[in-house]
Amino acid sequence: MSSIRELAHRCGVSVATVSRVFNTPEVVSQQTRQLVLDMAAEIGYLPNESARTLATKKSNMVGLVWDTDHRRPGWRHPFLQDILVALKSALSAQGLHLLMLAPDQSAGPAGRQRFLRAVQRHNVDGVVIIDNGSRDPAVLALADAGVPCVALDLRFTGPTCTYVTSDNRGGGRLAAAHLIDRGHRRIATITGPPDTWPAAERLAGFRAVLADAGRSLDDADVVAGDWYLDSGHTAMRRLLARDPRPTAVFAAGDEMAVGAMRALHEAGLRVPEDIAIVGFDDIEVAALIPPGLTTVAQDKTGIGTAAAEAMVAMLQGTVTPEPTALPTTLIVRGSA
Amino acid sequence: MSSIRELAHRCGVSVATVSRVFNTPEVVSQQTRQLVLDMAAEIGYLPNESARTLATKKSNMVGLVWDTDHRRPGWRHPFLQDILVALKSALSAQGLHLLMLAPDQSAGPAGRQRFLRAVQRHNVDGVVIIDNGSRDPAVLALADAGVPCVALDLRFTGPTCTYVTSDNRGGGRLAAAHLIDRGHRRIATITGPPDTWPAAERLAGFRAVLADAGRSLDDADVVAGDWYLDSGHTAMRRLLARDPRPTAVFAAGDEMAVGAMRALHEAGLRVPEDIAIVGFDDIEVAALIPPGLTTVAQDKTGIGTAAAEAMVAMLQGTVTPEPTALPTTLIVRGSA
DNA sequence: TACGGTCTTGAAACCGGTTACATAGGGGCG
DNA sequence: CGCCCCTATGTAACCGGTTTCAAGACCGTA
Repeated sequence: MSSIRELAHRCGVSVATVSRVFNTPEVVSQQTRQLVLDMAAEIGYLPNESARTLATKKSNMVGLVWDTDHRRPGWRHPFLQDILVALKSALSAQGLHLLMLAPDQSAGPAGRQRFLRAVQRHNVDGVVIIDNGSRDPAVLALADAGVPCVALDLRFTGPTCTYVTSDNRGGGRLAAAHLIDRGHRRIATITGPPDTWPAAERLAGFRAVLADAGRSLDDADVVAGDWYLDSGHTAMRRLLARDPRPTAVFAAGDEMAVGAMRALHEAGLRVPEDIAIVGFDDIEVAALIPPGLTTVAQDKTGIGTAAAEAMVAMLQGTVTPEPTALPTTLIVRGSA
Repeated sequence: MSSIRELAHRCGVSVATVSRVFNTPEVVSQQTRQLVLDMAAEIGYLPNESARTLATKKSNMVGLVWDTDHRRPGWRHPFLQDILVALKSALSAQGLHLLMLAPDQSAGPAGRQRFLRAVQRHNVDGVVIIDNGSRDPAVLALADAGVPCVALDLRFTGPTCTYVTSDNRGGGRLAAAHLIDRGHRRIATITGPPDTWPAAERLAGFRAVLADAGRSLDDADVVAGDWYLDSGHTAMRRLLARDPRPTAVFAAGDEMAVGAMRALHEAGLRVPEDIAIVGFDDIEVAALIPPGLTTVAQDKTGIGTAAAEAMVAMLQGTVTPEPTALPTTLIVRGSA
């Protein structure tokens, strides 16, 4: 691996000049610049990132924190992969790389310690937090330390923190409007955990539209799940016990919607003839499961891209961008 | 951020001694060691990873290469997330971190250049390649350069390369055996692209069992898809045109199986009564789609863990571990 | 008492960059 | 002509570690 000194020597210039060629090319003469660049290409010189990080304290790496919820070992972000692709792509366009930094939940507090240290030791420029559940103390510590943070699907603000989410409230509205359009009058909902922000927002939007239409939502028609399939199943059974039975259900997450559909199937009811279902997220399964789940889609790529942009903005300027809420869209399939 | 010199000064020892406390503790006296450790904890000293990398040329980071198939922009590894979790967890238990290094396919050759440089510049210790499709030239260059590589689901060997896969052939056997057990006589199959290794293996195993049972597989009963849903749909329609119609189909990938089921549904046929289906992979949807897809499950966590182990072995010793094939298991659900 | 060996420790070079500061050369202007 | 400023480059300190080599302390032994 050729070093900057070797390159400098071969070109008959000083190392400082070589360094300048790569960092502040405008201050070096056209002639010298070309000479250095040609020679660099010839011997395959590449600046060593560790040395550069050491000298500048900037690593061009952003940490990716995810899966910090140890209460749920099997926790899966519903569209991690889509976000990852978009995030990675947008960041690498800026010369930034992604270092995965999940605090090892199996290792408990020790794992969290390691995680925090990893962030500091590697001079990570910032972190992206992808998690819609708990707030990890280690992550909060990062924010306190002034590390630029961009959270996804998680309300997270501070002097150096911002977040990107979908317009959950608007999404809730879309769902309600669609069901009303379809002529449903007895509409129930399966929400997410009441203490989570997306769940609260989706419910609020949903409720608002119903209210506008002159229909209030009976408390017994709102049952909370935990985003996972089984909870949707349970919730739906509870709703089926209502009398009169709802003719439509808005499930605030697709997995719960699928669970609900399963409960309906078991009860011998048909979707959408007997009960209509609208989900939220637009996960892969939504398109695959018959009769197709009508759902409020989140802009997964947009979320990843917006997160990258926010991160870049924080890294370049000193401003902390305002939180972004990306529009959601209703995807009409067969279930409503 | 406190440096090693500060810590050394506070302890009244030399920086060399401090360094030894963290790297070769056995050579420093019990007393000094304790003093340094206590003081380090007190002032929150953490060795700087960049400086260490610079000095030792080991970064404790392994690169993760994935999504290198630009022929398919939407390429999704069927269980990236599961593998990622296992891989990350096993690696971080060894103090290794994961740096995402997808060659940016949208950037074409330039992106690939950047990628290669990233690997070198960051002194990545090794690379995990997760991709069951094409072989990226940039990745091959890495292998040539002697970078330790572990490939997943991809036959990839060399002096510093090994790979981890499922026992695809055995899985094909399981599928065939199950269908024969169920009394099926007219069995067809939807394979993956014939030029891919997993597809060939699965088919080989499948064929072998049929042959053992005295049944040969008519060429017209073997139709190839491209792993994706639509191709399963198309393939199934082709198979339905056969006379007599097969009573069972082994789809070498779950997505294709789902596509096949959809085609059956459209044709007014029922699963498993009219036609039985067995898939391969056990992706999330398999459990969700009615009546439940009977499938050959890959050990996703095992794959991630095995990959991590192989990587660690290469990093520590000088040996390149033999390729590993993880056992598959048949998950019986409702489709067969 | 002198000597060799073992155990600890320190001094200093080195890894490969960046950057503050100094300097040399050239041009414009009074 | 002398002065000043500007541009292009070099010198050397520095980032925060690791590691080689040498040396001091202490021990047992001849």
